[in-house]
Amino acid sequence: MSKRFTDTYLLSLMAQASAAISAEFHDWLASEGVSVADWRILASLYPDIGLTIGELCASCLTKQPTMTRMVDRLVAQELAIRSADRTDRRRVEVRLTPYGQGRAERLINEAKAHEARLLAGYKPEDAAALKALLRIIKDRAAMPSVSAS
Amino acid sequence: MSKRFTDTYLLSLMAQASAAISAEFHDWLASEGVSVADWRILASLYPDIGLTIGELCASCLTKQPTMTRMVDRLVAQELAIRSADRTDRRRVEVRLTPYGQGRAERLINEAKAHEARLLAGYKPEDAAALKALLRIIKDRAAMPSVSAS
DNA sequence: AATCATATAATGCAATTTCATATTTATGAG
DNA sequence: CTCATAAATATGAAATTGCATTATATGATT
Repeated sequence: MSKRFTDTYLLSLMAQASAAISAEFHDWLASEGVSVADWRILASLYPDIGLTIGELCASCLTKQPTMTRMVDRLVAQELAIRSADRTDRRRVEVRLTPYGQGRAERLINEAKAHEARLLAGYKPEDAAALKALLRIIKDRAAMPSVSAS
Repeated sequence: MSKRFTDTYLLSLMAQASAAISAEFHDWLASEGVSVADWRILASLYPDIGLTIGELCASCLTKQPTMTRMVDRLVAQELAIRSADRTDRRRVEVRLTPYGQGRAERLINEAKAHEARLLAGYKPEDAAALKALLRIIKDRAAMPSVSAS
């Protein structure tokens, strides 16, 4: 029985697993009129974190010109503000406005509730182990040792 | 020490881990002039699998109108062909041309070599366990039990 | 200090993606 | 058999994305 390549290829499996586990919440976001892109920025800046365009790119998985424009849109909606970094004026620091914080908080609460439902029925240490594994992959972009039960 | 939300949120960690582990290969694809979107279709159809537009959407993680147009482009490049399904003429079956197969084969060989490098140093059973875990997440869109070492 | 190399973000523009909807074919109820 | 509904794909129009480049700031070297 020959499996298809994409059913055994690590990168495909990661991307598909990520999409599958996110689909439900992303649908909920859409029903609220919030794009995944905007959600990622709001979540990255909550509660009151200042990040540069470059840092937001890494956190939200988009290219720099895209991020500049996404921030433009958030600023236009008064959800975020830009301010110049004093020590390095090439950098732009992005922060949430109070209005943006409120918006982000609602979404984050829903995200936490959704995650709790996803993880319900699994032992806390199993969930923690999976997160630790994902953090290792994300930080090293390489493979750790695992065992699944 | 309070971690940021996106450093502990399962969906963020999955997406970031997926992006991180794929980055190197995606860069290589770009250097070859191949988009990730095209790569996913070619890999899904290789070696000679006929898939409908809808099946390709699921496999390649894009919306249906996008897939219709991506297939348009592959067909224009003579990498793939469309043919109507005889039993259900609403459906369109997409297949690689021989030329497309050759192109796909080269990319898949590189993908396999890259995956082997990623997994080098890890026990085969660990890699298999991770893949099994990802398959479960992707198929159930829910969480299995895990332990990491 | 002047110059060159590098880092960071913004912008013009072309390509891609997607939403909303249309089109075509299939299926089921009466 | 006909009509209503659903399913699969295509298409028009608008929004988003990203490449290539530019603008500006910093740092290093002489």
